[in-house]
Amino acid sequence: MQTRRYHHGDLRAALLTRAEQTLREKGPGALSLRELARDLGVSHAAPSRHFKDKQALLDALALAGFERLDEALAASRKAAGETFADRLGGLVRAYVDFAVANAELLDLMYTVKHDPAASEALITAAQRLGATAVELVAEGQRSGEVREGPVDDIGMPVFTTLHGFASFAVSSVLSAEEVESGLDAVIAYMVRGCAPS
Amino acid sequence: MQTRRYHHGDLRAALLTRAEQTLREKGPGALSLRELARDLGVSHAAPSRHFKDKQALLDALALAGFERLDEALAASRKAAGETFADRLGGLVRAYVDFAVANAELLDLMYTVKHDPAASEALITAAQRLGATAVELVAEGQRSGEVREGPVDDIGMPVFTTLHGFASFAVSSVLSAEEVESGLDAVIAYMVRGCAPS
DNA sequence: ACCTGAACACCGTTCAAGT
DNA sequence: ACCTGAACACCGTTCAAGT
Repeated sequence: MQTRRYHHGDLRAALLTRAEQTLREKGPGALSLRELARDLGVSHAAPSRHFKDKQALLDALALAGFERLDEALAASRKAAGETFADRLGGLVRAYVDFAVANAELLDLMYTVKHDPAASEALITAAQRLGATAVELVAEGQRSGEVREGPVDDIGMPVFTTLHGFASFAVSSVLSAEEVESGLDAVIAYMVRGCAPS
Repeated sequence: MQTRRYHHGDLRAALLTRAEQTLREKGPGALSLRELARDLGVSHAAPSRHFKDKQALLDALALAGFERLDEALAASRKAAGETFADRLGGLVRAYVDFAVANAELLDLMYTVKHDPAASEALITAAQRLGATAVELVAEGQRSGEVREGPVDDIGMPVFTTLHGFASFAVSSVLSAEEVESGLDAVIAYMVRGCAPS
């Protein structure tokens, strides 16, 4: 029989890791602080030392998701080709890949928080993600591949399409096959929406 | 003191109405079957006669939401102008108006259900909504205002943008002012995405 | 600083029994 | 057919107390 250490070491990180695993495997409804504590061999009151309530843990989970998505998009940008269309296509594929691989997490990331103060960091994170799309559009404007005009007037709709497509992929409105076969059509439509007249 | 009737009359409808009210006023976290029953002056076990569990009530709520959104879009179609751009603009405005006026409900409508069988009706409802967008695009193709090609290759991205924009409006990624001021840019981008080359 | 154990006020769900 | 009341097995949160 193993001795149970009094100190866990890094309970906060362990809670987040385990919570994401549960979210992925059993869905958001199965996430309970008490079960998390049980799984980690800690009392049911211990999590409250690290997260003031359940929502705080969910917010931290969502924030980590935004950070990972940010990294995935940044990585795809380096790997992408030369033309605006290629680079935009790479962005869309990276976003959709993340969405499909982390469906429950993406859902959590964009779940409405009615407490406006608590969700400020999450809204900021989402907006930073949008800035990535806007930057790509700005590059396209400089190279003449994207029409002129206020960059937000083009970048915001692009980000909107990106998010909508990923959202449909996650919510099963589009099947896995439809997502795969629809990717090129969506990218072509986005490029046209950006193109100079 | 009023006599409490043994039979409620139409408890099912009363539960749905009250549930939507609670959803709107206090958010999804505050929705409890027991509190609903208390509010309606009925025992806590009574709801189970009408909804097999809590998820079944949420599904019924979401389905009713899809029906009302369908009606709102159909109504906007009749009121819209002659050109494709006008008609598409009317569709976007109607969708966004519904989203803003029913934020919590829209969120519920698109919340991922991990039980694939239970959510079949909801996925079908969402796809029927998409069909409205696709029909509009098909009309545009017949009148020559939309480029040729498989109608889904244009209609699906249009529906995707529509949904993404509404989703951002609901999740506070875009503020109310940004939604209002961004509408025209989104519509212009969508029209360009559809236009003949 | 970090965790435990008990307590409180809730849940959803089920099921015999009532009308 | 529809609802009640009691029971069961869970929750999240708080707080004195322990190490």
